[in-house]
Amino acid sequence: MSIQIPRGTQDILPGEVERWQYIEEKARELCKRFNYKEIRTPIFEHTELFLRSVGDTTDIVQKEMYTFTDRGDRSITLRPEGTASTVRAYVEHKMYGLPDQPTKLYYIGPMFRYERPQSGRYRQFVQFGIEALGSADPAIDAEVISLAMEMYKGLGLQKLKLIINSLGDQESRISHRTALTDHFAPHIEEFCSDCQKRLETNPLRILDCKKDREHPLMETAPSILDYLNEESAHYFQKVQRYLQSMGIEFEVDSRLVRGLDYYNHTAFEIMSDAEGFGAITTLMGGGRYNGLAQEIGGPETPGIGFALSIERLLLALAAEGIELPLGKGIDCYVVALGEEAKDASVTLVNELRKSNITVEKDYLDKKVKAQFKAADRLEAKFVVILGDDELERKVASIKNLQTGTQEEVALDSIASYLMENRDR
RNA sequence: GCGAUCGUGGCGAAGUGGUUAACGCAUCGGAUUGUGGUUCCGACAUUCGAGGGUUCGAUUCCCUUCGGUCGCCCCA
Repeated sequence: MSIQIPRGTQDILPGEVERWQYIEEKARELCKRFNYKEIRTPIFEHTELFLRSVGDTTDIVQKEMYTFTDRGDRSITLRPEGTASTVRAYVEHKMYGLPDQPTKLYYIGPMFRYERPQSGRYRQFVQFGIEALGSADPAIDAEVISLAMEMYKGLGLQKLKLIINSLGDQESRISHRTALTDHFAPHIEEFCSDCQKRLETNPLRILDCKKDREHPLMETAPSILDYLNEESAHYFQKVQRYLQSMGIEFEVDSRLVRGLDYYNHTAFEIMSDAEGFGAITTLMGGGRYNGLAQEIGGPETPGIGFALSIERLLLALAAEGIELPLGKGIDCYVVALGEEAKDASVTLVNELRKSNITVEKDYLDKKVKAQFKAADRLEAKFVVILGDDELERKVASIKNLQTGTQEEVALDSIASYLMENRDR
């Protein structure tokens, strides 16, 4: 039995990889327009980073991390998300001291979570995310959200739902938490075992429970929105107003609780509404994390960001039946007939490539017919035919595969002929 | 971690307790000694995910295992 790919990972082969390249390119263009700069951080970090940032009561930390001990006896974890590393780098390199603030960063790269794979969920998956550090202006919350929306809309997606919520600041969260505990505690034995634990660890997450969704106490549970102090409420108002002014539609859902501990104030999520999507419809998640930098040992720094998965983006595109405009086909295929022509084709192909023409030739000693078939399959615009009698006259026949017309061109002007005609 | 379902050539897929494992696509060769996308002919699985068991005999029955897919929990 040959060795197989590890569970939950995938090889992205030619034919599929073009879609990834296209999306990554779009993401980079978008970030350039919004003035976010790329940051590349390691794929593994000290485990401690995620314990401190993501939160040790979260599912990510409790059951999904790829953690191992290296030869130096250090506990290392393959990054399950990108924010922690980005903020770590921001603090470590004292980027808060850089002249241009806020610091606006983006990343594209693999993340790792040990889970059972299913549609839209992998053990290694690719996230594109942005982080804006150093500003507590609600306008930048709106900017981050708008960039996310623009990413999807720019690719042609339409069936999107943006959900936002506010988790409030420390003070608001504490009073809400107390209210939640008081609300659920008397009847907590009616809830699932997870929720019973959550009452102690993080009562907010009870609201997110899928099992106990129908419990009457869920309906009457205190909403965070009623516990926001004046400052938090005002902040959330401003975010909403900015979004409205940008023409971005959204829905406020006070039950939106993000899965990571570091969030506060604005939390948001984009889901796909498309028919036939799998069970997982969350395309992107993000939020504000004002205490995170400090948690990691840096100065108190406000921050906000999002992360989206390319895998799910591709699923959404498929669900909406969107074809990406990928450039296919090569400019030219050189068909050689006979030994001398074959030798000549080697140098010709080389010259054409130097002229920036995409060109292929046969390396399997195929018959002429098979060479033409190959040219056809590669969607070549032209076939350059080199035969012995052409060679003697220092010409080649060039056939346009779309029109089927053919003409003779002097050997030394093939490149210019192709360049002139390839875009028609 | 739990559950459902599947696993036959490069891909899609039929099939049976028993001497040659359909078919379609793709590929390669030929019809057409230097011209593609159409057509016709031909070639292409000592083998049915792996290991073990039952049996005179298993791809087909049983067990184990690995893997895919989908779902639960949770998330991107």
